[in-house]
Amino acid sequence: MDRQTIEDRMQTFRRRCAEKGLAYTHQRQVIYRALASTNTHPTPEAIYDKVKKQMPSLSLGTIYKNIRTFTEAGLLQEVNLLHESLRLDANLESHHHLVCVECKSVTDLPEQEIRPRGELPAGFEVQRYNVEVLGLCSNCSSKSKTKRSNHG
Amino acid sequence: MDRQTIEDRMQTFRRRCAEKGLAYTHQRQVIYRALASTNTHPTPEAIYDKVKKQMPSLSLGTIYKNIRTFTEAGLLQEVNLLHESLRLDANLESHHHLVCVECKSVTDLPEQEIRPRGELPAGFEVQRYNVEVLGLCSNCSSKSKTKRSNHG
DNA sequence: ATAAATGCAAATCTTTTGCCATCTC
DNA sequence: GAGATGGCAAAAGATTTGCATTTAT
Repeated sequence: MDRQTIEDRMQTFRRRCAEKGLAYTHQRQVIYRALASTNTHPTPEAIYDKVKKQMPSLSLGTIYKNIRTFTEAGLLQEVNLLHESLRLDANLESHHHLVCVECKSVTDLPEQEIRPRGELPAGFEVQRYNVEVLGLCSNCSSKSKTKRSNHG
Repeated sequence: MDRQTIEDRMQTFRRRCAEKGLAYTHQRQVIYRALASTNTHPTPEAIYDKVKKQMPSLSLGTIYKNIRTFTEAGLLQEVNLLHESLRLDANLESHHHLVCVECKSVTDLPEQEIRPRGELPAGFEVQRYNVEVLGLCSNCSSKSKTKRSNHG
């Protein structure tokens, strides 16, 4: 995945749009490119800010409409970071997230065989796992150790 | 946990409020009781609907304020079910969720040693794991099998 | 008595919708 | 050219905030 260039990803995107009967519009290209070229899991608003520079006429409504379209078509994934607004991810490979509860940074965790041992209820058909590992990144961790020693 | 009665949980809640310096108000009791007596992970709105029957003067704003207070004090957990609004959980034991992508039902998964093998970035201090197992419950699974055979 | 919590309503933020103009195929 | 898509603005929904009043400790 990391070895793929953006252009490779755009090609894939184009092909998958065709497969799904979705028009390959200029707006969609710009939106998708913005998503595919970052791993920061931007909000719709953040995508908007980024994309508006290249295409000032593009509207936030269009972002939302396409996020929904892409997600439903399986071209995009939503990531949920407890309590925040919609965050998006063009990386469809199975992977998880390391979330710093302090600075809200999100780091991808390549899939590492995370699965429940033990029994799932009979008949449940697993599609995917969504895992967030919450905690403090090394940066915030050192800061909060200082704080904690004040509290006792 | 399941063997605890609601009254046990209210006792615990009361004690923990005291520990945190939170007043044990009538409203808080009613809100917490509503949460502690279900495992359906209600939205703030759903809690409001339930609670208003017992205390019609209670406002949605108070629900939100207290959800936040409780969550920050560690008396409540937020659950994120991709894309939906805030869902809450009075069950603080480490556990995960089985989410049906079709009917949106949520089932608690008692903790089953779910943890990433492999390496986490150095210095990351893990606080907890948030795991959602997404898929089809047995009920929806059988329905969608029929559907899928139409598609090919 | 004092500080915290509530109710209410307004404000803010996020997301969806409707409709006409425009673009892709 | 037909149907899908985009822009814009309004609507709907979710959450937060401010402030005067009430309550818990």
